[in-house]
Amino acid sequence: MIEQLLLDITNRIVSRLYGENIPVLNLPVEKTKKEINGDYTVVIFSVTRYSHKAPETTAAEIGNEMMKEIPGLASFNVIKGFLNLCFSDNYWISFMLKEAGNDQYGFAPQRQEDPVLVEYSSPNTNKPLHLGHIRNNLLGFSLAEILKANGYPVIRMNLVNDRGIHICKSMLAYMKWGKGETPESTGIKPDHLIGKYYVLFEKHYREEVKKLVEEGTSEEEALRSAPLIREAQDILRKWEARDPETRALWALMNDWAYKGFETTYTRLGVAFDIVQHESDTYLLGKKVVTDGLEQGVLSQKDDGSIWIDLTQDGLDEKLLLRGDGTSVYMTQDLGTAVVRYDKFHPTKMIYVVGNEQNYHFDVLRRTLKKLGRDWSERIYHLSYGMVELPNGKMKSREGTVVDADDLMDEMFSTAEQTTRELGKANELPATDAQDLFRMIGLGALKYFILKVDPKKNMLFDPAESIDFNGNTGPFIQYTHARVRSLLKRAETQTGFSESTALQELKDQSGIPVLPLEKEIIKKLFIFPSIVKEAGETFSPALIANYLFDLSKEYNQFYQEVPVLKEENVSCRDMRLILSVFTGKVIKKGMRLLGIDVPERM
RNA sequence: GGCCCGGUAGCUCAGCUGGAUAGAGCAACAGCCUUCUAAGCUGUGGGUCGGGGGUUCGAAUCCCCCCCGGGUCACCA
Repeated sequence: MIEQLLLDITNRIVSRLYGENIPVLNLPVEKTKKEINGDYTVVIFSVTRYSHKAPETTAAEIGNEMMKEIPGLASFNVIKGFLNLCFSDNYWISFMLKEAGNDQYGFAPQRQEDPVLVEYSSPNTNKPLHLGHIRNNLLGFSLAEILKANGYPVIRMNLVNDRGIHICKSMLAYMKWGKGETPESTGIKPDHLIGKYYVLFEKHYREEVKKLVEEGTSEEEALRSAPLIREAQDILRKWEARDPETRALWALMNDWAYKGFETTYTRLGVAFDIVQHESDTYLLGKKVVTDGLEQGVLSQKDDGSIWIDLTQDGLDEKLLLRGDGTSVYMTQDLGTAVVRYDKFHPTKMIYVVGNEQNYHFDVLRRTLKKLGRDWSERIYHLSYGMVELPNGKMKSREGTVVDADDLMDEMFSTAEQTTRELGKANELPATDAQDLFRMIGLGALKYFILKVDPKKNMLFDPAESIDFNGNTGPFIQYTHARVRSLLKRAETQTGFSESTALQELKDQSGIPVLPLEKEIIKKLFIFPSIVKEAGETFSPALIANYLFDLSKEYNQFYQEVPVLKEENVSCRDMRLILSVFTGKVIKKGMRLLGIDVPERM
């Protein structure tokens, strides 16, 4: 972008001034600090090595040459080795007039190439979604939006973990204590009903273990031999043997889970293009492993189990297939990766999974590579930290979780309460008001989570509910509502229209620009590079923090600079176009986070 | 113990491909609504950037050692 352009020009000038054989320098080109006069700064300290002159002299010499070459450059100043460049007001205004009407601004054109796969959510069906899942879903959904904005074709995948010992635990508890109750008979949300039995299982199981330990059994042995866990394992065996009764209950309870998840996903506003079930994919991968054995990459032990040796890579030996030929976690992940690759030839396979699985994905990548799949480096594990509660981590077994549905309910009602206290819902029809509360509540929740760098653990304190002031989603939503309200007023009061104003302003020159306005235009100017960087680093947080900066800048302007009361028509229209542009970028940027913005609030 | 990730204001977080006096928000305090939405704006206070070495004209940022927190090292997923 412009930084690169300035760097290229600087390099040209340096070799012209100080010698043709100077290597291409990678000088820092950055936005000028706020307190200092200028738009961009080139740091030329390292040029002194070639110029053999003081930093000030060198910078001034380069600056003089730049003035001749760069049309929009109005002036420059030098502080030590910092060459500060000031572009003309006209430079910034013409940029704004060019892009304000461009609905694709900031987004890259669609690439004609193979897709990027983004897998996220991937819930277990034995319990409802909690706050940790929310972080996962929001990250995955937002990442997919950001990649699309960068022009990539994206396929969003959800691999539901619908089989295994965990669901058998819920099934067993239901058989023992369920008395045939159903979501319909109890009025409980279906996935929550399943969760109730999971917790019930864990409760009785813990009691059994405790009793066994008191009777002198070792803890390890007790955990393994308690009657309930044995029974659950028995159910798993029956499931594997396709016992009709077991399968029927399994199907029934899983359907409950899907129904419940569907509701939660819809409320949260996330979606998928492909939903896979582990019961369909868990047998994949055996062939990949046995083929690897034939190739001599893997080794087999006496009991028939197959392993990969990663000690050369600084890791351990890892089991890939059990002696009895059954799959482990790694087997099926190898399988699904290979199947996905063969089917889609993705340019990237992104897995949104918590950081407790860093090791697993490290092994997965290295194993695939050793098996000759050179596309293994296309796998990227978007590893995110856990959401911690003030008194430690969330544990579904112990009931110390923040349930996803409960949290959303709470956010909605807090949004409603706050809005009513401010007296802002009074003129709205009831249904619109409900939509608004949802929009604000979700906006607060999503922004709260997405503004934090994914790889960091984050703290959530349920006692202090999520804020609506300051660096928050509602603050940005509010800014958008302000813009929209201002523009509506402009239309009715002055007959303002975006397209005619743009036309008329283009024919003028010398419209004055306040520093405050220039700051906003400069912020708008970097939106495309923020979108690009967010796509390259898989980081919604970059978008979130950018939108906050932009909104803050705009609010400052809004508070201090009159728009509709401005008598100079060109000046007024310029400010309105600035508002139009800001509103559009906020809306588009928030969409990348999966957050909607209201017309009023 | 090995490996991975964190440690920046009382709290939650930016900044980390080296650059100018380290930034926001919350909380605290003091102001601003007869004027485009006060979920806003302005100002004040608050920091040995975990500690110690090193590289450099210049280090929160890069390298080494140490301390603290989390994760992981299952024939669970």
